[in-house]
Amino acid sequence: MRKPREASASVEAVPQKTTIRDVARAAGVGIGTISRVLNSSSQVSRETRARVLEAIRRLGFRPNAQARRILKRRSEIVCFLLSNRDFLHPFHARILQGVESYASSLKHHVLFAVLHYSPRVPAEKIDLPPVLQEHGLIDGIILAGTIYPNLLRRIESIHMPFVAFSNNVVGTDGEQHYDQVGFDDFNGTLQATRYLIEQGHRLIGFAGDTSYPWIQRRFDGYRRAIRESKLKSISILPQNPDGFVDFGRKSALRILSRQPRPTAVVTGNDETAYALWLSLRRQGVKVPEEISLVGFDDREEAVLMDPPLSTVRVHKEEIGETCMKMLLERLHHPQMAFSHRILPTEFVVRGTVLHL
Amino acid sequence: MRKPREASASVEAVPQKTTIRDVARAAGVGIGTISRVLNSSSQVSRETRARVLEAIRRLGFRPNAQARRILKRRSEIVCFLLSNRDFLHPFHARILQGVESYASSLKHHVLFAVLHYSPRVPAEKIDLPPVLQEHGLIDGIILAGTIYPNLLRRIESIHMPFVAFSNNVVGTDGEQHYDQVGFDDFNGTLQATRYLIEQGHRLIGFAGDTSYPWIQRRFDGYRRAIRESKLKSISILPQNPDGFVDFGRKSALRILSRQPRPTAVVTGNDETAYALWLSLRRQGVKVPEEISLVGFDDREEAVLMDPPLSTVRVHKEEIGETCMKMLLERLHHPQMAFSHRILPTEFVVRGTVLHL
DNA sequence: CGCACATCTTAAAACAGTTTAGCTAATTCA
DNA sequence: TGAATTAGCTAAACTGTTTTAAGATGTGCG
Repeated sequence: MRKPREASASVEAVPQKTTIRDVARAAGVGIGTISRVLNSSSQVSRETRARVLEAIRRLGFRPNAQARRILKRRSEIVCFLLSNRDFLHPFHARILQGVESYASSLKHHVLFAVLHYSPRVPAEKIDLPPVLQEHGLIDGIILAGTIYPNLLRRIESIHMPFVAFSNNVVGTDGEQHYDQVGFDDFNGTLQATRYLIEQGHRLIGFAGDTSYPWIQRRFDGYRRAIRESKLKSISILPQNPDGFVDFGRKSALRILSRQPRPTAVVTGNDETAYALWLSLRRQGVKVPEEISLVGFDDREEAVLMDPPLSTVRVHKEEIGETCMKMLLERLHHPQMAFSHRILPTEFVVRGTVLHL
Repeated sequence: MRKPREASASVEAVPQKTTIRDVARAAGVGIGTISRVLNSSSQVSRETRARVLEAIRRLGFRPNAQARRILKRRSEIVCFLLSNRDFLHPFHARILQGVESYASSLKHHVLFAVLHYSPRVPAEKIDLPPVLQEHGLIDGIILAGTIYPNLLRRIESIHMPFVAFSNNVVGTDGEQHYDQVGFDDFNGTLQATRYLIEQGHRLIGFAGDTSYPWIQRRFDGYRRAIRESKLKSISILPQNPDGFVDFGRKSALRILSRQPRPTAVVTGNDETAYALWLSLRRQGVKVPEEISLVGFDDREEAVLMDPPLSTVRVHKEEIGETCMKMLLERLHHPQMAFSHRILPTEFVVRGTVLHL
């Protein structure tokens, strides 16, 4: 009855795997019983189960995941979509890791996909990667990278549950039509700046490109701390920087030319702090003896600096885990109200802050 | 006839998607015709095809990927397995990117999975991630991270096509029972060292932990270049380093205490070069004025150094692409002989080498 | 003994597609 | 004109699983 599959198999050589029917025949039971042994452990007698398990072992049977997923109507695969990043930065890499780690602990899988799009193109023109075009392959999406409103609308249009890493969302103010996970930019610099003030600093500058909304929020945190203590804020926002090394150079010059000179600088992120550190050293200005420095993000570079950088640590794996957790909640409770979870940051004291 | 699916749908709210049968009904044709329109474009008349496409568009039909895959016996998903890495380094992140980029250009998908295992545990005891346990979910594996013989045997035992990133394979000598892609450690340092010699250096040291086979190969390349020019090799291999910062500190001391002092140092990788650079600066030794330095890998840190590091560039994305390409070849030609593709490296001249 | 009931088990339907055998109608050719 | 071929399509079989309805078997109780 069975048609010889050799014809196609000899070319493609897809190894003919044992199916549930082979196992059923070998164990002398119906196919439904095999399925029940594999899944719900109820409704199968002790000795039948033993016989079935033995047959499974002997034939080396592994159920076909795809077939199972059709019925389940759930693939237990989620997509980690990295948008508009030249490459997978360590920052996002660690978020991905958090996603993977939580997902795999719950027997879920993570598909990695990349998307490049222009913020100015209309939503419907955004060409999503094939994974998202398909139907039935993935259950939901975790959105990381820079997220503009048009991408959000595009993703919404395919009616697939998703969670966005919120810190790099740009240009949508306060709308809340989707799930988000992020960390606390504002309180991060607030704490960092307060720490500087506690250490006796009174002239504290902020260097960062506030055209990015997340840097703007960090700037706001800095200003809050400054205002709390009735100090004067000193913002260093160089014009048209050409990459962050250039930004560091220009910032350094502006800081040094200032009278009176600040004793400490809060930076928008670790990259800026690093660039500043290099430039200051070049000018013969010692960190932290002459100028204290704090960063934000706690990237790998932070501990590589000399002295290692005091910075605001972001728990990147935890962000990934929370994204995954939230996506699963959404999948199980589609009607649930949208939420925005903001995870706390942590100020890490290392070597770049001097106690005055 | 059809059972009301509301019962379960109201709870899980899986959106009821249109199936191929709905489209067939709407277009007034058989379901096989829809399938034929979607796949092989033959055997369908012009006007029928138009009617079907119109119905597909109107109903917003997207074929279920899982169902299709059962029949195709190919999922077009590959797994990128990162083994024994604390986190996804930028190095491997870029390989992953290369894999993703090539895969998605061919409408394939990439699953990201992580594995931690002990090199000493017997192969059959290695607990593979769930993706690899399942059958039918992925077509093949790209193995990255540190690969010991037991992992190789374990992967072979599940009879799934795979390609290994070979540079971090440890402890298997010359066996060739699987596909590999790597880059050329030996020629990388060979070129770098030759370059130093061309620039007039005659006392050139090598600093690196040769207990790693890949660093050993780089050391061999260095020695070849040294021997070619009848120079004397100077190896700096500090004992029991505690992390690479410590390695850098110890190496710096050993270099400086040496009489006569080397004018240039070839390092095992960029991390070591960075650590050395920091330590030398601390000792007041100027790079490259007093000592020239070359690295290996061309990590992000390389351009962050001051002056930026001259190093051996590894084309990480290309490695990823080649892995993916090779895996696809393997999938289409299972009987093909195993091969080991070694990609060339490129010496990048930046600022840390002085012309004598 | 017969009935109700619980416990296993099986056959069949379902899932959402692909593939093939076979049918109809149109076309080609002697 | 009639037979052979071809194009275009449909219905049915198939993929490998889960789920359900129904059947078989065994047990407790009046």
